[in-house]
Parts: sequence; structure tokens; C-alpha cells
Amino acid sequence: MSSVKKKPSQKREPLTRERIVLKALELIERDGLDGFSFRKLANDLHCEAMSIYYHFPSKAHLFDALVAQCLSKHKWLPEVTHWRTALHHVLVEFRQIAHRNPAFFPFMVLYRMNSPEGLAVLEGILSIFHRAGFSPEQSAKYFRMLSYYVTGAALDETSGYAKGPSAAEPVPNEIVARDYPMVASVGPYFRPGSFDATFFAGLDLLLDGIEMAHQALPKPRV
Amino acid sequence: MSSVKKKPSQKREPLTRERIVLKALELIERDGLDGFSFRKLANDLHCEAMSIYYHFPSKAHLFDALVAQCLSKHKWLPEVTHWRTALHHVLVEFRQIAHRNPAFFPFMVLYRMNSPEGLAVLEGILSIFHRAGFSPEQSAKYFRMLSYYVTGAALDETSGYAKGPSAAEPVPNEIVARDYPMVASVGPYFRPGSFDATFFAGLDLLLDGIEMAHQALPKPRV
DNA sequence: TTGCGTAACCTTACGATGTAAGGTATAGTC
DNA sequence: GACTATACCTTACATCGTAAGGTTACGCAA
Repeated sequence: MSSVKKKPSQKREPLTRERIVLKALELIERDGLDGFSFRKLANDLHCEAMSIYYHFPSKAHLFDALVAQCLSKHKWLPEVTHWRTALHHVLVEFRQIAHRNPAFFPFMVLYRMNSPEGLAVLEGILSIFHRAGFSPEQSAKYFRMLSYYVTGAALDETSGYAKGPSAAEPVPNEIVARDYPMVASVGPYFRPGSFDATFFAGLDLLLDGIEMAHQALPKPRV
Repeated sequence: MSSVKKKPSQKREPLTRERIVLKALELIERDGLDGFSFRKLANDLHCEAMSIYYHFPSKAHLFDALVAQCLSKHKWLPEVTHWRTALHHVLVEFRQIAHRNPAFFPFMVLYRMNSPEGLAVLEGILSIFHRAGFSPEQSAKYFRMLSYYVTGAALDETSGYAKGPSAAEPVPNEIVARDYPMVASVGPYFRPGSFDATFFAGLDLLLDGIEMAHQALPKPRV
């Protein structure tokens, strides 16, 4: 029939935006953000580097798509009724992105969410504040406070001290133990095993404060 | 005398580590982190690119020195007696680094402080907790919570939404106003004018929480 | 069947990057 | 005056993003 071609044996599966995006994220997690290149990606896709340009006009466009892909797996306006629960939920989701794609996350943090997908995330989270009766000014303030914390946490958990040295000439552990006793003493608690407890404790401090401030206000529209 | 040479007219001032570091930071602030290169730096220094390698064996070594330079302008173990005041002080100092060198700061955030200068900063801040009677576990926890917040804040203030688009195809403002009403409504409060108020409010929430937890503990050693 | 347009992919080439390898000029010391 | 170390330069290479244009494969009208 028409489906039978001359060489059906090693017909390479065609490039698609999705296939490229998934392979790119895979490559970044394997070789790191700096280890990424179009040539390596093309190699993984069994095509030439310039073929990718047919589907994405530039590296920036491809990276836009990577961000969108990472954001797409989550719901950013949960049906949870209480604003605090809803916020807690979306912030944990955001942190999950970092843990799912630790190597790519530093790019996301510097990415400014001016894409449709990025704005949709902001819109969803800000809606939680709005529904709870926060004014735009309060929403902005508390949204930013919480994002500061969550992005800082996610970044540190995925790229921070626990990941090992990034200095060109790191101080060896013996020297740390000898010359930096405070650093050495907290060392055990800097490891991934403590991440969750620390993260949630800090998040609760912020949410507690926001909740108290919100309750003290005249506008009751839960 | 001996100071007079054959061509004293255009004798170029010699390269030094300090001169290279200062010019590098200057260049980064002018052209951005991505715009930095040894060739551009050499051009600014009126020398050849490879001459820099005599003083710094690699780009990573130079960047170590840039981090050290940024950290060097501050005291990380203030003589303030109360731990909360001391912490507030050093955290504000750290944030100041970001505002003094906004283009370089993203690199600092990913830098893991394994250098002597970086460890000295950690050691100083952790000493504040230690002196106040916090256990290593508590110190680690609260130190991390606060760093999360401050690095996230400094990063967003210097590289975030207010800096304009970074997406390859950003959504134009008219579309934002039409399709993302929540984002549009908080727009004014995302601008630098609101940075200080938001930052300090959030910082106080965290410090309040830490203070309450600390007072509830049995160990009184202020 | 032929012809042709478009989609999908490839080849070549360019300027920029970090840096390895080795050359050169200057200054100080014996 | 010869030797050595310091400071700086020249050349070269692999790798990067991507501009420009070529090649192949396929759908459809004639």
C-alpha cells in the first residue's frame, strides 16, 4: 500500500517541537545549562544542528518553549477555597519544577515570565489574592515576598552549597573544619535531608504573618 | 633620574589583579554578564586577552576574584549586640551587593561560597546565631530561611520583572492589560519604588517568627 | 505521468568565545 | 655581558549561535 516506502527500515522519526523540547530538557539535565548546545542537541536527535532552526528560529525561542513546558505540568489556580491553602499549593508546585529540572531551573529564575505561559502563572497566583480580598497593592507585596522566598529556596536547594563547589579553587573540607567552625558545625543540616523541614517552616512563617495582617483588615471577603 | 625612561609618554600602566578585577566588574555592569569576554576586557585594559591569563589562570579564577571583591566591602560580623539587629544588618549588606552590581549578582547567587572569602561570610553570619544561643541545627535552619528570602529578593529586584522582557517574544503591554487583568493591576507595585517597603516587610515577618521561636526555648544566653 | 510548490532538513561559512602553546621584551642579578 | 624571571603578546584550535542558501521528499493539479 501507500505506507510502504523504499527504505522503511531506518526511517528516522521526524522532528517536532515537542520532541525537540523534551530532548533539550533531557540534555540540559544531563550536561548542565552550560553543556547545552544546538550541535549536541542535534546529535541526540539524530539530525543536523540547523534543522532545529526550522522549528525554533533561535535558541531564545527554544528556551521560551522549555519554560512553557516546565510550567505546563501544573495548575496555577487551584480550586481550593481557602487562599492560604491555595497559595501553599501553588508555591509548592513551583518548587517542584526546580526539583524536577534542577539544571534548567536557574534559567527559569532569570526568565522574566513575559511569555503567555509565564503571565498565565502570575495571573493565576494573583487571582488567589484577589479572591481573598487583598487589594492590588497588598497582593503585589505579599506575592513578591512569597516569590522571593520560594525562588531563593528552590534555587539554593537545586544549585546551592549542597551541590558542591563552584569556585575555581574551593577550600578543602579539612580546612573548612579547621578554620570555619561555624560552617562546619551546620554542615550536616545543609544537606538535602533538611530541605523540606526548613522550606516549610519558613514558608509558614511568611504565611502566618500575611494571615495576621489580612485578618487585621476591615475588608471581610473570604 | 631613574624614573625617566626612553618613552615616558605613553607608558601604559601595568596590569594588576586589582585593576583587572575592577575593570571586569565595570565591563559586566556595562555590557551584562553575557556581554563579558576576555577580549573585551583586554580592550578596556589596553592589553591583549592572553595577558590577563598571566594574572588569572582562567575565567573561573577571575570570577572568584570578582566575588571576593564584591564581598570585601562589608563587615559580616557586626559588633551590634542584639542578634536580630546584627542579622538585619548583614542581610541588608548582602542585598546592597546586588544593588551595587546588579549585572554581576546573578553569578554570585549561583556561586557556592566555597572560596575563603565566601566561607568567611558564612562563618560571620553563623556566628551571630551561635552567640545568640541558637543550636547548630536552628542556626542552619534560620540562616537558610533568611538567605532564601534575601537572595530571592535581591535577584528579583535586580534581574526580575521590572527589568523588562527576557522572553524571545514577550507579550506586549496592551495584551497584558487586556488578557491578564490581575498582572496589569499589580504592575505599578512591581516597580523599584516599592522594593524597599516590600523587602523590609517580608524580612520582618521572618525575623518576627524566628524571634518568637527563639524566646520559646529554654536556653537563655543572649 | 509530469511538473511544481512547499515543508523539512542539510551544508557551508562567519565571527565570537575560552584557552593551550609557545614566542618576545623588559628588568634585575651575578 | 650572560642568565633568569616576570610580564606581556602572537598564533592557533575547538566550540558556540546562526546567516545564507542548497537539497530532498511529498502533495496535488495538469
